[in-house]
Amino acid sequence: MPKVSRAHRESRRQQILEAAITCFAREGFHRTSIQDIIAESGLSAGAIYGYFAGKDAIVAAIAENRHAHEAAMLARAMARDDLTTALHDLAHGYVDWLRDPDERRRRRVNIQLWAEALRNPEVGAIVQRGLELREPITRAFRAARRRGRIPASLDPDALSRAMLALLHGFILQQAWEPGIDAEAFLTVVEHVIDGLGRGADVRGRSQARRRGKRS
Amino acid sequence: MPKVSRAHRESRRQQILEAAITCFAREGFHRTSIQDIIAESGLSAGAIYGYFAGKDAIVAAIAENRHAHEAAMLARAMARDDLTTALHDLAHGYVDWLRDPDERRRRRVNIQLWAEALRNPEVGAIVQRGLELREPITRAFRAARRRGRIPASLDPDALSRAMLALLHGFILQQAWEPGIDAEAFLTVVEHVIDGLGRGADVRGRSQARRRGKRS
Amino acid sequence: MPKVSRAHRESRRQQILEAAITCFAREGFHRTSIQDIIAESGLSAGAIYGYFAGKDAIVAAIAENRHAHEAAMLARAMARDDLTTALHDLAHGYVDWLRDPDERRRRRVNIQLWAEALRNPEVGAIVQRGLELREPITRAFRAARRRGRIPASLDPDALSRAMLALLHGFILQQAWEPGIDAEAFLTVVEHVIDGLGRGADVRGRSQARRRGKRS
Amino acid sequence: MPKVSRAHRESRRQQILEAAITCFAREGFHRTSIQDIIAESGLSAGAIYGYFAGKDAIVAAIAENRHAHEAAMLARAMARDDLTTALHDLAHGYVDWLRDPDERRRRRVNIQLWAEALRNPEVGAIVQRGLELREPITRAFRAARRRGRIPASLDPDALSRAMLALLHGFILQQAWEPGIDAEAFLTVVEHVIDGLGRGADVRGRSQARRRGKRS
DNA sequence: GATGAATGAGACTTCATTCAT
DNA sequence: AATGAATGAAGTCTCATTCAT
Repeated sequence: MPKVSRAHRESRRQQILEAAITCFAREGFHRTSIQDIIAESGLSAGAIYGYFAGKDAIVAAIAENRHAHEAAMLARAMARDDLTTALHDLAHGYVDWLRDPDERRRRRVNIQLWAEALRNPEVGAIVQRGLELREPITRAFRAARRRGRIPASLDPDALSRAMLALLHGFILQQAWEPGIDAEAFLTVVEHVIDGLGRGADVRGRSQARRRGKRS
Repeated sequence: MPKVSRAHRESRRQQILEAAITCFAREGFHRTSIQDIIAESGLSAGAIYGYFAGKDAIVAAIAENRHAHEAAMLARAMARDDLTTALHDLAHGYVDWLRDPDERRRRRVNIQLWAEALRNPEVGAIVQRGLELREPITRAFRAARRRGRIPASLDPDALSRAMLALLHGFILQQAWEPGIDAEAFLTVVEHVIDGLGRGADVRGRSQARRRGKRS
Repeated sequence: MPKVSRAHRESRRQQILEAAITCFAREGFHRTSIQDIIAESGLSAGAIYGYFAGKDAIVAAIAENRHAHEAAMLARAMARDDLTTALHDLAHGYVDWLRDPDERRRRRVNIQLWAEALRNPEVGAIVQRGLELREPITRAFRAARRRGRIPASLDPDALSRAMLALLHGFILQQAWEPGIDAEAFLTVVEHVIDGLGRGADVRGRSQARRRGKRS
Repeated sequence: MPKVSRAHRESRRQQILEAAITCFAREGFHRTSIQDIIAESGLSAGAIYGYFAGKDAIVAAIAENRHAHEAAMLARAMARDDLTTALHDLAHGYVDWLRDPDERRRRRVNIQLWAEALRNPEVGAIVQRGLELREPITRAFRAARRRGRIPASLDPDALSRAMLALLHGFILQQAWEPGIDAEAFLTVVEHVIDGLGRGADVRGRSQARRRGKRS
């Protein structure tokens, strides 16, 4: 039925999304008209609508791409056995990402998606799914706490939230001040990660050990 | 009804800004039409334009208010002598703020301002000035490091960035998931704050003192 | 009944009209808002409406002033006994008027009134009355023709039209090119006036010559 | 219905301009809203803006058309070898034009353009270029004066101005009083044209002298 | 499948006028 | 009488989307 191959369709789709990202990074979602995307992509109005139902669908598709990217980054990091190593990997992954000049453009779009998520239910759902990627981290913290490597006073969910908050917060700062020193920030994050276990002995290594023996 | 007092003018201004915040929180800047603000405020189109040059001016005025609010919150915290106490205060201040149901509405607008700052130079400048509020924290970290209370490996600027990132990141999360447990997050943040000095004594109080002498 | 003297009212009226002329000369009728006139006059909106029913009434009042001015200029010229002298006087009057720098501003408004007359019946009526001022000239031409000083082939009405056309046409040119040489134009107009009698011999040179000798 | 021919585009453009002229002749530029032109043209708002950037661009395009028309009329007349014949042709051309009932509508627009030229620089430039069309006439007068057929006291530039002024002035009168007798006016204009050479004997030329003796 | 001209609702903004003070 | 804030209809223009070719 399709006169063009699936590969061709997919490449056209990407062409449109790339053009849209360029426009969105430059002017924001709402200041970008479909005409702008048409001009940037080199396609025609009709062609765009052959691939996407409308502007919102393009925004959703970009959000989806971003989500897939984050999921992959996280999966890579979480493949590590050790929580601390995994968190370091994750932090490094983010900082490498922050350095990529092409990704910088995309991150401007990310921040807009964060705002868009507040109103657009479709984007909201995708951001929500992005937040669920925290789950493996939370589970790892929970395990670490059970093993007494994290103080019992710290909520595993709150811990993974804090990790994500640090990274999101820095993404904002870098978008606002592109020249900032990611390396120095990374050092602080690593210091924070390494310090999370501090005080874990207070409520008892022994207890944790006992728990550990049981399991 | 001409010849109104300055107080009256100011109250009208606030009336418009409040209406705008309500609309922006509900639908976002760009999905909110001036007509929506008119309807919400109970004023007429012409009246709005007597107070603001246009939608962008309203957005900028809101950004300005937000900035003033943050500056006040920071100034309150930074009045403390001790850095750790100040940071705890700051974190508590943010969390109290996060709890205020009326402020919740406003924070949704804040996040939109963060995105808007990327494209609207006027809003960008205001966000920029917000970032400069970090300066007293950075200075406090610098002083603490000099006194050996913070490891020399940690950059004061990066430290204050990390503090801000944690808070900004959490604001995002709370906007996306209004029901999350701010208390548990606060506990983690306090743990992180308390742990920042870790390692400073290992490598030595004495060492720090020596460094101090050298410089 | 009036709390202010009639003289005061009249001076206020003129103040408004002057401000309006300034605005109209600068931006045209339609690009000038009542607010502009308010600002230029230094009065308040309410005050303006105490003197004029609206913008159209201001325009009509200005047209009326212009008409009175032209009528006076014409009456002055037509006081002359001799047609040729009268026409010379009239032409000189116009050219003097063209030289007055303050009148230059007003003439820009005149041209707009010419256009406005096509659509605004009130202004149209005033312009119409301006055209009726041609009547004494037409009568003078008719008399001159009867006396054989103008060829019988020339219609007195058309002659007075031609005189007016020359002057109106030059007003246009001067408005478009403020630097043009009015003197040289006047010379041509005088030459044309003096030549109108050429060929009048058909219906009686002798009679004309006799009269000519007398003058 | 995409991919339309150039001819189709051009016809649409003319359709819009015709509708605009109808509206402008009826109500004037400023009392005509874009909606009026839309209704008159039978197109949609968006379509109009696909052809013209806005109302001013439509006005400018009309001015451009008018200019082309005048240029053509002048070129036709100036093709004549003899100045007097050329001027007669020109006058006849104008008067024929004045008679055309469809052109009558357009002339109302012309007068508005004259006023508009005072404030709208784009229209001003086009009117300016219209005035430059006088140049061939001026040159012809200069040549005639050199040959002694025009008195040396008359400035060629002022002479061509006077010709134009007569015609412009009459256009005004005809717009204000549509019923006036163009024929009678034409007779006067021809009389004036024929009389321009009168008095040329001052600077000599036997031919000129002979004419001079007769009068 | 692709094209891009056309649609028309709706966005922002202005401004003549009113009227409470 | 004077003021000038407020009104709200009306103006200009944009833009997501459709559909004849």
